[in-house]
Amino acid sequence: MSDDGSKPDAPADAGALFFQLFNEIGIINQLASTAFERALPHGLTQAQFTVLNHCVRLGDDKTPAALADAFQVTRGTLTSTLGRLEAKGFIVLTPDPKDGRSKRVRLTPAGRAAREEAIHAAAPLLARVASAFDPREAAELLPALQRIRRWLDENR
Amino acid sequence: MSDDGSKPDAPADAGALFFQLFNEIGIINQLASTAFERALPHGLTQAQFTVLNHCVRLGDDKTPAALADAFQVTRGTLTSTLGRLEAKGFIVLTPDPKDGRSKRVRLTPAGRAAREEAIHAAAPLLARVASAFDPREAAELLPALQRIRRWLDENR
DNA sequence: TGCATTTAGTTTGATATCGAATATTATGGT
DNA sequence: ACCATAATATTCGATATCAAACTAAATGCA
Repeated sequence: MSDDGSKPDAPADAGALFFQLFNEIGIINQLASTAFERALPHGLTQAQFTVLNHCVRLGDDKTPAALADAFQVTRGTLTSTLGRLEAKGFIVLTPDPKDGRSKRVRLTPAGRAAREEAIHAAAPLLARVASAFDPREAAELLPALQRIRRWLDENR
Repeated sequence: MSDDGSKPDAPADAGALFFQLFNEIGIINQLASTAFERALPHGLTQAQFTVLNHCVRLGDDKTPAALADAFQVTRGTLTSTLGRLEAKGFIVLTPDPKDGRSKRVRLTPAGRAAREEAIHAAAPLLARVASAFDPREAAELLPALQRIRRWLDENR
């Protein structure tokens, strides 16, 4: 939860500025992911879509640990999401033959299809956003956000 | 959950750009709020802190509905958070004398103190972030993010 | 070889969140 | 005055998430 109160009472020191920045980011994330999830088919959540999308874009056959690292969530969180995707028939989890502790995540054809559907279902939403803003502005935002993300990731 | 995969395979159309933008925002939010929460005292969560902070900055005696609107969460979500804050003795919920359906949220002295503590506990964290980035850059980011947030809020 | 350490994955308990359903109270139009 | 409608708050079930405790398997060093 974040507060949209526009007047921070704190002095305009740098800490307060970043607090406000993370505040805005929190609200945007909440609004955007709720809207996104409402558009997704098969009761897919954003977390579930992210797994499917990652497998299509960067290849499957990854371990849960590698995925948890890629998404920056705990392994427990991923265990839960993978379980739901498996129950929906969108992925298969097989034991890793090389390492008895490990598993491999693989997309099923249904999973691949669901990801396609999801992309199509979300496209109008993204198009509406894109038409409301200058893409150049978004493109300028990106590098700064990436730097912040990288820093947070390295310093956690 | 968001994916940090740096190479979107989608063509560089505007939709994909915004998708990537929301992706970065999602990760930043996750990393930042987890770090923030770890610093908070009294087992305060970010949601709980946000309520206390709002009451201090913009005054208490608000209704739960008004707070839910301010934070852009459902009323059910707020009911839950207010319950926990009340259990901790940080707020009091009193029936609104004017409207039998409504309630009023008021800070207790302990709640006010906890908010102060939280601010102090989080300050070093924010200072570290602030020292790692150019505040001017953050200040430039803010207006664009605010526009996006406002649009998402108005178009949900 | 053997035991201590590390790593992979799971489980549990707590919290936040949504959407939908519900109960209670106000309000408005007839 | 009455009833349909709207608004306030709560409850419920599902999901995501974290931290911490736990199991099982691999690794390494002595």
